[in-house]
Amino acid sequence: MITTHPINILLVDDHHLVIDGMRALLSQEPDFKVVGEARNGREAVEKAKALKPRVVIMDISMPEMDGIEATQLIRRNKNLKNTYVMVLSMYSNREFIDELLEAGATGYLLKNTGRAELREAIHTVSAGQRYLCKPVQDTMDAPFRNHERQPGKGFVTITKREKEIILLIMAEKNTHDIADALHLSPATVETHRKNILHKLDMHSTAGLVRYAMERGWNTENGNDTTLFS
Amino acid sequence: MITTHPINILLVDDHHLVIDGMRALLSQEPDFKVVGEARNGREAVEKAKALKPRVVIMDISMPEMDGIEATQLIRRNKNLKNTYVMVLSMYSNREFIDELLEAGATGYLLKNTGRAELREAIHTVSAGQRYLCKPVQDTMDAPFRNHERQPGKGFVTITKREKEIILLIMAEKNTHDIADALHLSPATVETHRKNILHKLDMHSTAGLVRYAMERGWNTENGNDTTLFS
DNA sequence: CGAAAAATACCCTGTTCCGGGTATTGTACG
DNA sequence: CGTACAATACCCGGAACAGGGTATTTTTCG
Repeated sequence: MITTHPINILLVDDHHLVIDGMRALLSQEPDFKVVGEARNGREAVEKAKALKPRVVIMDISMPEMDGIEATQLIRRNKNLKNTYVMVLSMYSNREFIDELLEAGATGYLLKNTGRAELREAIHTVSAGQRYLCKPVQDTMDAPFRNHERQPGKGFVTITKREKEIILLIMAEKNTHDIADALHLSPATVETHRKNILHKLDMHSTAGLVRYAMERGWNTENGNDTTLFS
Repeated sequence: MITTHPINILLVDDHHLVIDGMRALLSQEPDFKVVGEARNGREAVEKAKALKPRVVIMDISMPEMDGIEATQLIRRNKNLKNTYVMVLSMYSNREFIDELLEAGATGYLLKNTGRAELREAIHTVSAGQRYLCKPVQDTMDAPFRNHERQPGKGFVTITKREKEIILLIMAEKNTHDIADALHLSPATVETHRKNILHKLDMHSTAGLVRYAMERGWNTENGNDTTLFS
């Protein structure tokens, strides 16, 4: 498959070494050209607008703005009709895949696919055609896991406050300590907890932490908020 | 710094694309030579014994056996006196760093360091000298976070049963359901839970899930056990 | 401006978890 | 063959969480 011009690619990942590695890897292929890189979702959206790459290879877990939101923003932008997003993720959970595809991702690869498949996937996606790697395909084919998705429920938005609280839960704080840290009433924190659980359709703190970790939310990420009072 | 022979490197990571990327990256440097790769801890130890590389670049979160245990086994092996381990991690928690250094790691890099630093780090480590990247160094320098480590406590071993239980907790199961799934009394499960919390010096399920996720433990990893009865 | 969403706060009830214990069995290892 | 540890199981009490409301005040945004 020979295209007259190489496919322009924007790499998005918060790990510098991963970007360098992918760059080195892709530079060995004559029909791909890495035109830019971004280290978080916000940067990804900016670079996409500026560079108009054909394919964005997008990690999910990132600080500032995660790959899901960035994918949405890029795909909803009407100046980027010919920009396609290929997700590069560690996880093949059903909900994750659904979320990303709803956000407009065209391809979904796991990080442990080989370089041959990567090449094929980029070509497919650059033509606007869906490419899912096998394990992801398998997950999609499976009847359905938990309970059917409420139609249109696609987007749960976790607010800033809610995220703060999740971060503190991850740090093993209990409701009382969280209330202290944020200068709130414990009752309020409990309300938030319940709202979060309900939004995400989860039933324990374990689920919350998992949700957050999968998205790379990290206590160390001092991006937002006044965590230490 | 010119060595007569290139430094032999073994790459260990469960993500195929990361290995391919690192391989491509390192192949651009004349003084490094990637002599092998491994996708989990067990394989890493075997390959290390067989290939006797000078440096093992080791990811932490892996199925089968994590990077911590693999690092231990490699460094305790007296036939591998000249093999040094450089950890490549996403996390810079104090406990994590401590654990790895105790296990015998010579270097500790975060995944978002640049290629220049990677080069320098490999050279340093190949000479048997400690190399920690700046954020890691900073963490080490910080007075101390939680509470001092009990001396000699270095190694907490989570047993097979305990790991099963953690995996089920991550799946949002409560004590009762876990007991059912494993055909145990709820009392037993609670005992295990408490033992785990105590071993890891944690105080909530949030901590457990975080611990497990950082090590890449995943419900999908069907490596061990009869999760579905 | 006015509606919608976010953030705040409280009520009540039942379940689950956490932190102390103790104790028995089996298995591994020097 | 005894000690160490894993795995099993139980007791108790208090703390924390989950699920179900309702309600007021800010913010945000069309």
